Amino acid sequence: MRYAMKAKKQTAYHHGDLRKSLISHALAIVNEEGIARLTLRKVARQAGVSHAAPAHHFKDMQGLLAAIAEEGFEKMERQMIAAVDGIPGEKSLERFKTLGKAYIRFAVRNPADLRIMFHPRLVDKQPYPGLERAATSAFSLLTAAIRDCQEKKQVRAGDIRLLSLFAWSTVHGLSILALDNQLVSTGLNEKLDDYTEDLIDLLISGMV
Amino acid sequence: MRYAMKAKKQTAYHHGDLRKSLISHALAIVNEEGIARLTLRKVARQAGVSHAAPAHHFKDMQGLLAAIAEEGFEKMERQMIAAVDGIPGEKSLERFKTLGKAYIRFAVRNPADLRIMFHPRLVDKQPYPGLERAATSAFSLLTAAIRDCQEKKQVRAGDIRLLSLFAWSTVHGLSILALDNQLVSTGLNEKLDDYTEDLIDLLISGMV
DNA sequence: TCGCTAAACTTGACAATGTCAAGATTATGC
DNA sequence: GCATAATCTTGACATTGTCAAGTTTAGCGA
Repeated sequence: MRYAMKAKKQTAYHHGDLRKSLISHALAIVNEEGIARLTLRKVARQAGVSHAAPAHHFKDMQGLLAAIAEEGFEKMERQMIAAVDGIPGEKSLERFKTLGKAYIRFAVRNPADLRIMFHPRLVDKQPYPGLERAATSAFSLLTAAIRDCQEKKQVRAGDIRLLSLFAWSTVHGLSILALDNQLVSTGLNEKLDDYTEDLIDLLISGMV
Repeated sequence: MRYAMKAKKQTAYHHGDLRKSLISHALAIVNEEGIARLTLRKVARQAGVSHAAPAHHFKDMQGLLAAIAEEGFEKMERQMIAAVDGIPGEKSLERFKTLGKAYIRFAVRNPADLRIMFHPRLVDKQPYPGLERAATSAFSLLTAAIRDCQEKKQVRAGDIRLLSLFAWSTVHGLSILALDNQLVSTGLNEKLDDYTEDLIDLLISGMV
């Protein structure tokens, strides 16, 4: 039985692009059932392969998470870069603001990715150099933007790490809270976009 | 064999205060091995009871987490209240600042508690009214402090929910990042206290 | 085209886990 | 003191992550 739906040809044995398939099924499970119900065997089942198949692509459960997280950080970085694409270089503050909004937008629109990117089991990224690089690279966007604002005197001088920490904490905190539906009770979830905008303005007015 | 180390008397069968013992062993496990390695059976083993004993006090794994989280929020609230205890009521801004610092201090000093308080499996607090109340109560401290600052014109007017969200996000974000050791690479962990202080100042300068 | 090696996947097994049901033991109120 | 409920144990079951060993296929050089 042969068919060519996927990139490569499939057979009973060779899935075609199992790696990609496993990742997307894992994300779907996290989206639909929550990360607590994410299971290696369930991912394999949904991808239509045996329970031990994932081990060949990602060794571990942790390996699967690391791979998904790495792609998550890359996706996030791409979207942040795309968001500031059309903004001229001299509008540093505008660029920074847009980066922050893009971060939050990515978090809210890709909850499964964010859950995995900040999964407790991936706190130590040392065993996964690719993941470490991807995470550092994405976050350095914020830092670079702030430094740029500083150089153009659009943001107060001072320890760049402190300012980065401040921006990062605020943006990440809102993301996490929104994801956890910790905002549902306050009725903020519907107006999240407006609040994001206003929040970043507050953030900036603290940094100016 | 009888001994009276705990509050109530112990026998081979009746532990004395198993509930409290299970909670503290669970926290110890999370502190030492991480939340991923927290297991109902392991908690039972360390408390010296059978694997099914916890079920009688907390039905579920989720029930255990909910109980720990509830006590965590209560502890946090108590510490926040204690922190502002000596500060006169007219120093609203000082009180707010102290609350924020107390939040972060609690998070950093009680990582296991915070991990459980914001565990993915406890996002939906509806099945645990006590937990829901404890969480709401703790967070309303921040909101009330901000409202107080507003009334005394020490913080800009505007939607109280936006300002609360801002403060909450910042404080919570820093806590999470510190917990995840996401700060290790930036070398900020040692100077966390100083940075906390400066961060809250930034936060306030955004709200004034 | 053949054949061989490595990659991709399966099968089977094991210990560990969460949870349930049923039973044993002890505390407590009447 | 005695019944009853609370507390804890024992045993069992399905499910999970992870190995080890085997089977199928792809790719590549001759």
